[in-house]
Amino acid sequence: MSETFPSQPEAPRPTMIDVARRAGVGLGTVSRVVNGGHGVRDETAQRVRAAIDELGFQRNEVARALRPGKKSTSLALVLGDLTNPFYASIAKASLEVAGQSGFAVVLGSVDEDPEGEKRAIQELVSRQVAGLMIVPDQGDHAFLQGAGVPVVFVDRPATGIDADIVMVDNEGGGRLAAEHLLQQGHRRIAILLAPSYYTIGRRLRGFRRAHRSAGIDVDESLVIQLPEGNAEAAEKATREVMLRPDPPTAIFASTNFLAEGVLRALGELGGQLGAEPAVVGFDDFRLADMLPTPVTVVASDIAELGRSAARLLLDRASGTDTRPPQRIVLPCALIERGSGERPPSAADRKAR
Amino acid sequence: MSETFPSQPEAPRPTMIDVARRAGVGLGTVSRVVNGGHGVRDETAQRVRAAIDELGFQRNEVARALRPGKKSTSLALVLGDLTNPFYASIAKASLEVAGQSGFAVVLGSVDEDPEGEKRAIQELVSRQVAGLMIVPDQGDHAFLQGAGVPVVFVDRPATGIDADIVMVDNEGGGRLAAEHLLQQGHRRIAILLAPSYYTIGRRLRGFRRAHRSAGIDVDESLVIQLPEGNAEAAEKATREVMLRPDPPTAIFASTNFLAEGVLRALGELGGQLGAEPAVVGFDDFRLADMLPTPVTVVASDIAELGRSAARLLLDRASGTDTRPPQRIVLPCALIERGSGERPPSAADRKAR
DNA sequence: CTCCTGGACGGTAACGTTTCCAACGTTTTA
DNA sequence: TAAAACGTTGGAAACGTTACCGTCCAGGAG
Repeated sequence: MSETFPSQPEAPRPTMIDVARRAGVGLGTVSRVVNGGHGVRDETAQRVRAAIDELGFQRNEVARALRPGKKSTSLALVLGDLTNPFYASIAKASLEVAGQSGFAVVLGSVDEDPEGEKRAIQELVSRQVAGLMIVPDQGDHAFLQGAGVPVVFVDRPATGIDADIVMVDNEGGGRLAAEHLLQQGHRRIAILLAPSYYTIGRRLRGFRRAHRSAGIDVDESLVIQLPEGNAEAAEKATREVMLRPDPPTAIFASTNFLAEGVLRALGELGGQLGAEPAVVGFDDFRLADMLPTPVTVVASDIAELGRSAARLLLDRASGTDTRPPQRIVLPCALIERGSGERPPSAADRKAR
Repeated sequence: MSETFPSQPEAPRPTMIDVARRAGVGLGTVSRVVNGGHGVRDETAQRVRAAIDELGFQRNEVARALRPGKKSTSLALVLGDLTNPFYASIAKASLEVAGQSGFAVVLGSVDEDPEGEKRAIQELVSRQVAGLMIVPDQGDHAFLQGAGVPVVFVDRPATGIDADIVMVDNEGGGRLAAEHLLQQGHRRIAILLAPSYYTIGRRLRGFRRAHRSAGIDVDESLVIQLPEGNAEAAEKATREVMLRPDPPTAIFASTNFLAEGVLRALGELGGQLGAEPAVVGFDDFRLADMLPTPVTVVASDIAELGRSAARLLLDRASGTDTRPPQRIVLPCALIERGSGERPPSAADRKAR
């Protein structure tokens, strides 16, 4: 009864020395057993293993990582808002791959300034992680050059350092989206661009290329650079462009959040519009198929992005992979959901 | 030119000893400066700081954590599928709070068996984390009792151990949902239950209480226990229950994924139904307001769940908080979106 | 003038592990 | 038979940090 303390028995965890004493062997022998048991007689190993079980010994990973050359068995992942399904997918997938190799993943959150990212990264490095996976912000990453830690960039390259990069074929995706709309006969296609991320630029380039291939000019007044990358900005911009005298007949939202804003605006405008524009988004999102206007998207295997990055980083960290920096590009595919074939009456539903 | 190696200059990171030598002081002095600089003459501290900057010294957190008593400056977070916005919100929020105190967060993924959870937790403990935040699975967590690490459970309590717990008022939420529907005149309300999680049981209890308070019997054939917690299972169950001779007039989906399945099924059934049932979900989700049937939900501040957990754990880890295990319960609120007032024609849209 | 106090600082032990080297016993080789 | 080779084991050093203990010097009290 009186043993139910506020949970502070504070029993010190047993160490290898305790195990060695208990098993009647030397410290080195215990270490050998713990690490696979090569070069130890079977009978001795048995005794050691028994002692480990009895004491409930668990190797102290911190002490292990202190040894020279040995990095910890942790990878770091630095990315933005986990609430964005895109980042969440990357996190989940890389976590899985790392876990299978016995590696943990330390997360660095960076919603803030690029300065915050640098600080977060350095904190992570000071924890002796075995490698870094970074979804980089705009800032310069040259400070990582001599850090002595392998780095893999995810989704977009970083400036100032030549490292592995795993990304999506943004240009191809942008081209696919535009081609799809052009093929459907659209000639005035608006494109909504989130603030100057690398990826967005590539998507725009693909968009332009498709137009050029089709021999159609891009109306520059429909290339809309948003001040922010959230749904609200896209909603506002959509409303504005659709109320122009010559509105577009289709909209390409270069981001999943942007697509959400576009749809919201279209829903609110509702009957005011002569014809409902077609919408194509970049990156699939949950419920995209259930909206009044099922929205066509350009999608890629985001989980594979995370998996590839983790795999590559693990190989770099273990020294297995010594090739020059790799550039892995995953393909995009069009998921048609018949946007543009919107049922005429869904517009009159209550907004909000 | 020939300096562009495969990025393996392998410059060993400077240590406190290097700093001490450079500044012409002793090792202890450097340590004092790094840790706030008390008991060091100003002029000396200046010299040390200069040396730190010149060498680009960064404290090795691993070595620091090795010292007796000192835990690492990392918290562990063990949860399920990050792709679920619920978990993602918790992760994001706890990350923020931890980061503000200079703590990193190590993630443990547990999509697997309860055995996998135990393994993940022990791996994390072996990394000397300062505390554990766990969204527990069903299994017993008694093995954490003597671990000597503070633990905070999130969203649901665990058996076998008396520890802090931060959760949502599930029963109140269930009651709110049922009361709302009863008030709208519904008398046959189906409830879809994900597999036996603690939270689900409480939500059901609230659901029953509301009925009892209103003097209305719960039709037990409408209390539907699903084999799995995903949208597909809910979709199937919804189809079945709605095609019965006496279908419910309202459905309470006890989970966000379940709500998605319900809506999908209703969309597919479309015109086959005499009247569209009202739908209430638990936990808000993105785009919930934009669906053909804007869905009413019972929501709580999930981010606050994560923030509270992180704050509590940090206080426990630092020894600031020595109270007996706390039980923090956050309220739920109803977000009405007028489900049941569905426009009649939205049903004939293309499914898929 | 001497003693004591106290602040500033240097040195060293310790944390728990891995790795290296030496020592031992056994077997193989010359 | 002696030497060499090998497998097994114990012991000690090292990793980078913090905490403790002493030493030193300046200044105040007696």
